[in-house]
Amino acid sequence: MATDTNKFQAIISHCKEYGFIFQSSEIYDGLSAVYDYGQWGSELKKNIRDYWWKSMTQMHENIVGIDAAIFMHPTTWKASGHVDNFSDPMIDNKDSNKRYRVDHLIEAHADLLEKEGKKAEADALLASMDALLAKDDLAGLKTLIEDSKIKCTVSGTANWTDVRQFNLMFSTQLGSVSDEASEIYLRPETAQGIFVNFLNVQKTGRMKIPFGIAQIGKAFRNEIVARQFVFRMREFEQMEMQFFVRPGTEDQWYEYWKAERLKWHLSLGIPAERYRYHDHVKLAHYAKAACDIEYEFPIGFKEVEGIHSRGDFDLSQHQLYSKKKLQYFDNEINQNYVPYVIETSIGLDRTILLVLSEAYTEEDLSTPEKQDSRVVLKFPPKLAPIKLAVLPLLKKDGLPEIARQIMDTCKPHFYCFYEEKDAIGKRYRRMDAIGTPFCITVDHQTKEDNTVTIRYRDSMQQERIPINKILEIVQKQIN
RNA sequence: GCGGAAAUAGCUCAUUUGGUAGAGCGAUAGCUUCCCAAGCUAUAGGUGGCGGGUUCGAGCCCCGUUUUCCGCUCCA
Repeated sequence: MATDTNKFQAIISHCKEYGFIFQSSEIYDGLSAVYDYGQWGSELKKNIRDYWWKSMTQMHENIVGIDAAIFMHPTTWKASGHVDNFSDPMIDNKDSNKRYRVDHLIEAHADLLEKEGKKAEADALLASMDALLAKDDLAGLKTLIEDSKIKCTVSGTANWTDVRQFNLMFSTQLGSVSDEASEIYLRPETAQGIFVNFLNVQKTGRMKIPFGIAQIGKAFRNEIVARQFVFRMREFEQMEMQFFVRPGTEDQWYEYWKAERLKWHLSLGIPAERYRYHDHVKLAHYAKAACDIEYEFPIGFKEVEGIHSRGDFDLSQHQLYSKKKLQYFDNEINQNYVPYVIETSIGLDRTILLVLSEAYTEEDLSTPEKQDSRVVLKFPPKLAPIKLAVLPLLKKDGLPEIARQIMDTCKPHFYCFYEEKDAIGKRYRRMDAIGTPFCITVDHQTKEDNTVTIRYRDSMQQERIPINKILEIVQKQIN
């Protein structure tokens, strides 16, 4: 796997130095795996978000968007399987690095004792375990494991970590009185907000299968290991679409969305060889088929987006737990059924890292006379935080006034940036560093014939254009 | 979570065995400048991640902690 650690480090530094991404709460030493988007990072994020949203909703007549709350009824997560799969105390063996569920480990040891004819000892052990589990006494559980001399079956040692409660979901209290009943979770995925609103949207939108519901929003996972910059964060943003189809047609729709989503990535102008599909062999509890779209980051091929065929798992589960019918009457076949679901789920933060990785370029511009280089972010113009910089060549002779007029004309249409400080070359380079695709320079000739030079970021070429063509030229490139 | 490495100015890094911190780039202000990091002048930025300890004295040694990166592990 080709990796380029130096490039990854350089991108992280660049992101901080030029106002894209900062570590959260940095003045307090930061918070692990939590990041803030700065002035240009937030623009970039918004542009990517908007591009996805538009391509999903506006461009598909049968897909609509929603914006569900982060807080959801606690039963949601019982139905989805999130509570049961992630609430058991675990312990790791330090030598084999194997992780065990504490109850499984102790029960296995009790079985062993029983086979050795020590039934009383085994029963006592299980009784102690149940008492400790009931009290959530994790330290007590570890002591129990150590006192019983329970060994790892792989390493054969009793070199254990502390017992820890693994729950990927963050919990908090709803209401000011904290008791068991009011505990709720921050959603670990946005998908459930779509499933619980399936009927609302289908009925009020008069949606006919096949149709989709899209959503963009924050999700929270208390990852054990969260690393690699914004690639894996504890608070992150997902862009998801659940596509509801007639049972029996799910395979063709799965293939359709697999292809369709890759097309979206390629529409950003990113070379196809940077992407690959990774089909899952081992499937999650809900999945019938699943694949990832992986992008070749500087740290290797990594998942950016998942396409999953979820069957009727989610809607059926919610139907079971809520006791509300979540079905669709299909006029074409005259049948009621729980629709099958194809999910496309892309990480917004990962997409930002993808776009940054693709855009980040160090160029050597040296000539025999002079050493020269630049760092340029070659964003697709439609994603660039700033679309146009307006630069008077000199800050005198009335040039700033003309530049200001151009600013006023363009500002309402796209993000513009005005700058008169420093030599023109330096200003160009500064714009390169934050990925501004176009620079307009006002010079003395402008006063005579109302033309300016437009300088292109990637080629560094310039051409002379009339002032009244600026809007048209830039807008053509960013749409 | 295990193991490894690291943390000094916005960035990249110095500070040779412990003696109260510097550079380049960048930034800000001004002068100059007719198209690619130019030049000149001035200015601002660090209780050396944080907390203890050893010492007459710690950026440097020791312990803890936080954060980051790498490998393994995990990843609905």
